[in-house]
Amino acid sequence: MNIQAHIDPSQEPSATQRAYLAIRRMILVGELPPGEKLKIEKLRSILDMGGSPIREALTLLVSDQLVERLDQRGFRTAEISPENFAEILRLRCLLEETALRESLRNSDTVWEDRLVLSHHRMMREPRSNVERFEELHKAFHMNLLSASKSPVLLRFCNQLYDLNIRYRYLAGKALNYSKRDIGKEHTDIMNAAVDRDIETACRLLLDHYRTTGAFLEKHFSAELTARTV
Amino acid sequence: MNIQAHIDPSQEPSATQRAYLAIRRMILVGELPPGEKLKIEKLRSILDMGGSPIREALTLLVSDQLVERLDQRGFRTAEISPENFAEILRLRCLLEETALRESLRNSDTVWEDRLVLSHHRMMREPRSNVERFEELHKAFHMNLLSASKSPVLLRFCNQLYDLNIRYRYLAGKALNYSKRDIGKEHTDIMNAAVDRDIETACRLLLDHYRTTGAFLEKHFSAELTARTV
DNA sequence: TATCGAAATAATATCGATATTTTTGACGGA
DNA sequence: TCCGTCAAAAATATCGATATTATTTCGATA
Repeated sequence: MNIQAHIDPSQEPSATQRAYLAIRRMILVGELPPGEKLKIEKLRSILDMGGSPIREALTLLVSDQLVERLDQRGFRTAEISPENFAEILRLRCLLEETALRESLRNSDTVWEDRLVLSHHRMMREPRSNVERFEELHKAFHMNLLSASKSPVLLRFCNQLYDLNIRYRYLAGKALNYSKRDIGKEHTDIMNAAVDRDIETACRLLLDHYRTTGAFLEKHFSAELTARTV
Repeated sequence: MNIQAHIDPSQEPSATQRAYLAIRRMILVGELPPGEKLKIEKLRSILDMGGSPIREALTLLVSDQLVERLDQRGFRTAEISPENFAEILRLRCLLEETALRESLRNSDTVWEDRLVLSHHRMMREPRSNVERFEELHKAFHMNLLSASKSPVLLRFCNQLYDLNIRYRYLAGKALNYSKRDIGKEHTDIMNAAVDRDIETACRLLLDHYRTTGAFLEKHFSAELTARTV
């Protein structure tokens, strides 16, 4: 989410902004599958606007690594691969741990309030409302890091989070997380964070990511072998 | 450098490509100072093209964090600050070390040849040709990492490198690096890399960055206090 | 039947014009 | 003098049309 958030929410967002959010959503949830050619004309008719804001939105998405730009040959959604997924997981662990440590060192009560609140909201949201839940889930995780005073780092974490969420959507409901209690995992992470127990918080967070990652990886490789047959 | 490189170099680059490279260069070398408003009309007349490729190039530069986009209020070059500089240095150390370790683990003779060659070219280039030297200097450092199989990580390193180079240009010739022998530092790093001595290579690389960082930081804070008076 | 190349088609990239929005600056009231 | 307001000016954002470039189709040739 590179785009500057609106200060004044009453104001109508620009066409570019609308296009950016709409296309981004479509890619994340898988409505636009990986590797798909993104034709300006088609997007124009879907989003009902001129070509300029579409192109600009796509260019913004290039920075999020959700879209690839081929000079003179238009745009396509980023490809996926097990290697890419594994790299994202690795990088997330590296960067989020760094950010979490820094965040906890700088943490104050404002941060704590924000964290507790976002946790509460996430827990209350029914998992059935997938997109809404994912939004709150992301907010919770980003709030963990939010007391870090490293904007560039946070931007990377944010970006990696979105890249990862895409894989989660693509795996779809096939994933039922068997015996895990995701709610408890989150609560434990939050408690460790609120206690400012840096080591425990980091350990729990990374476990959380790695366990989910292992699930997804398994699912993903099954998918791929099924597909290539 | 997000933009897809041309496969066929005989081909004329698109206007967007030209604009991207031109504006990027102007920002990096400081011709467009930090915080400067980037007026489409002005850039249009400088680069002699329509508004669309300019806007698209600026949007691409947003992803490089060299340009900020303010919805409905145009573009401006990214601000600089001591905090930003320090963060870039920290992140570079973290990410480049990770990338270097991976690169050395995966290294082969192709990588080694590329590295040696880029080192040679850099050493031969007179420091007086600043822009050309910086290009070769970047190539050398990126080649150190280039055997890493983590494209996202490499992209981050590349981006951070450019953000850092900008500070070097801004500090300008004021910097004469006193008693350091930069050439030797590079050669030592290369030798450790060629020896696949991961620990030494990492240590030397980070020292190299941190020493330069300390120089710049000193220069930079002097600049700022002078300016704010 | 496979391959090459040229024409036809489709898509992208770019321009110039226009609609919106933000910024500026002058004016008058407190 | 200090604000707030409103119109004028400037700049951005967007559109529709066109030029450019890539892709496909289709036949001719080997």
